[in-house]
Amino acid sequence: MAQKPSIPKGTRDFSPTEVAKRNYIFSTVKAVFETYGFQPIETPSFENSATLMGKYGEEGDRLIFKILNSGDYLKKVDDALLIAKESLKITPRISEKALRYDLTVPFARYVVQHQNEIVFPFKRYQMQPVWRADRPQKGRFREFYQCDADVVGSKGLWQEIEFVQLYDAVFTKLKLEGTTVKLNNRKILAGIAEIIGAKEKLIDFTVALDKLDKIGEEGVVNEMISKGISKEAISKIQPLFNFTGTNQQKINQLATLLASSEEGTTGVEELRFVVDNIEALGLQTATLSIDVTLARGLNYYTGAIYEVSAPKTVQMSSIGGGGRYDDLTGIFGLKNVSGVGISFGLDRIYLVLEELNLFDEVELPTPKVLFVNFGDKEAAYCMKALQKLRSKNIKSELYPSNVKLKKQLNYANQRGIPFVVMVGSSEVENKNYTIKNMQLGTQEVCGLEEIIKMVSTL
RNA sequence: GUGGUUGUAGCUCAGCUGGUUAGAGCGCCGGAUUGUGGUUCCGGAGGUCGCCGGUUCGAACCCGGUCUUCCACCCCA
Repeated sequence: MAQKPSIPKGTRDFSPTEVAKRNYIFSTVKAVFETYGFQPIETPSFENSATLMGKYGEEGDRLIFKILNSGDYLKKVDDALLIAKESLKITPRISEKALRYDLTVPFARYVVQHQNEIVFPFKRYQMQPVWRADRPQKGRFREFYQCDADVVGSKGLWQEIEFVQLYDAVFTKLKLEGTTVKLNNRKILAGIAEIIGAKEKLIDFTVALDKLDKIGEEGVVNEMISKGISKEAISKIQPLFNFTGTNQQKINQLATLLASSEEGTTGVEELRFVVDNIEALGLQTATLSIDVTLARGLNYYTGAIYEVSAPKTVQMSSIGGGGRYDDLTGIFGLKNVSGVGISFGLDRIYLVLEELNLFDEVELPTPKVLFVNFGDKEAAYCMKALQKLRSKNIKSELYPSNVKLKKQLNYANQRGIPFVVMVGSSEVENKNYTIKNMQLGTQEVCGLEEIIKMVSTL
C-alpha cells in the first residue's frame, strides 16, 4: 500500500523554476556582498547545544530544533527526572546537538575558534539555511535561508553607513524599489529607559515600544503599565508616540529628550553621524528612516539597529535586519570584539518579488537543442555532434530512447527547447542534419557549423 | 506555546438538510496522424473523500482525536 508522501510542516520543495528564481536573488546578494569586500564562510547545519542555547532568550530556546542523541539515550537519564516528566531538565541529557537558529551566533563561535587565523576586521558573508520550530505562517517557515554579512573587530561607524548602502544596492539591483531602511540605536532605547527610571526593564520596555504601529499608543501604554512601568514615567516620553518629521528633526528632538542621559546622548551622536553621512552620500531607491520604536527581539544588539521593510504595497513585514553587538564573542571567551552585521531574508524577498512580478529576467537552464533518437546508429551519429556542441557550452541533449517522433517533439515543446535536430538514415549517409525551429515550425538541412551558428544567436 | 481555520483525482474545485456505483475543468495516456509538436476531434486510466476512532439501518457530510494548510497572538527573516 503506497502511503501518501509528504514533507514536514513549514518546509518546502523547490521546482526548477523556483530554484532559478531563488538563485537569481542569491547571486545578486552575493555579488553585492563581494563588491563591498566580504568573503564567504560556511558553518555546520547543527552545533553543540551549548553553543546555541541561552543566546536567543527563553522564547528562542523553545524554538531551537534539538537533535536526539544516538544510541540508548534514555539509559543515562536519572529515573527521578523521567518519572517527574521534567522535559526541560531531561532535554539537555538526551540532546547534545541542535540545528542552528541563525547565522550570527555560529559566526561568533567561528570567530572565537579561529581567532588566530583571522585577519581583523573580519568581513564575512554567509548564505545558509536556518531552522526554527515556529508555527508557520505567510513568509514564516521552519526551514529558511538567511544571507548575512558581518564585520567584527571594529567599532567604526563607517561600516554602519556602508551597510545601509549595501541594503540599498541589493534592493536596487533586484528592482525592488520603495524599500525603507529603518534605523535606531540601542543606546537611545537605553537612554529613554534611563530617563523614565526603567533601566532594569529595558527589554520589556523595548518589546512594548516595538508594537506601537500595531497596537497603538494606548496598547503600548497599557503593556508598559502591566510590566510595572509607572504612568508618570511613561508621560515623560509622550513625544515618542507621535514621532514624526524629517530624520534631522527627529535627531534634534531626541537630543533634547535625552540630554540628561549620558548613554542616550552617545546613541544620538552615533545616529547623527550615520544619518548625516548617508544623507550626504545619497541612496538609490531605498528610504532611510529613523524609527525609535524599532527594538528587535534579539537582546545582543548594543548600538545601531537596522530593519528593512518591503514597499508599502505588499503585505510583508521585515525582509531584513541587523545591528551592532559589542560583545557577542564574549560569551565564547573573546572579549572586546565589536561586531556589526545585517541579514537578508531570502524567502521573504522571494515572496515580495513574486507578488510584484519582478522576476521577468530569470532564465531556466533549458537546453537549446534536442536531438531526436531514431535508433542506435543514428543516436551514435548524434552523440558526436553533441560532443561538439557541449564543448562550445551549448546546452543540448539527445532523447534517451527511440520512441515515437510525436512524443519526442512533444517533449521538446513542453520543455521549451527551441531547436530539434532530426537525424535519420539519410542524414547519416549524407553527413548532414535536419534542424527544426520549434517556434516558427520551419526546418532545413544543414551542417554542424550552421547549427552552432543558429543556436548561438539565441 | 494559545485561539481559530483548512483538507474530495496529478492540479483547481463542485458535491443540497447524512440516502444507491463520488463529479467537472485542466493535466496525463492512447487513437485519428507507424519520420513531424503546439490546434481540433474521439477514446481511456486515475479517488478506501487527510488519517484513526465513534454515532447511525446508512457518513465525503454529524461527533472526538490526530496530522496538515492558512490566519491572529507570542515571537520573528
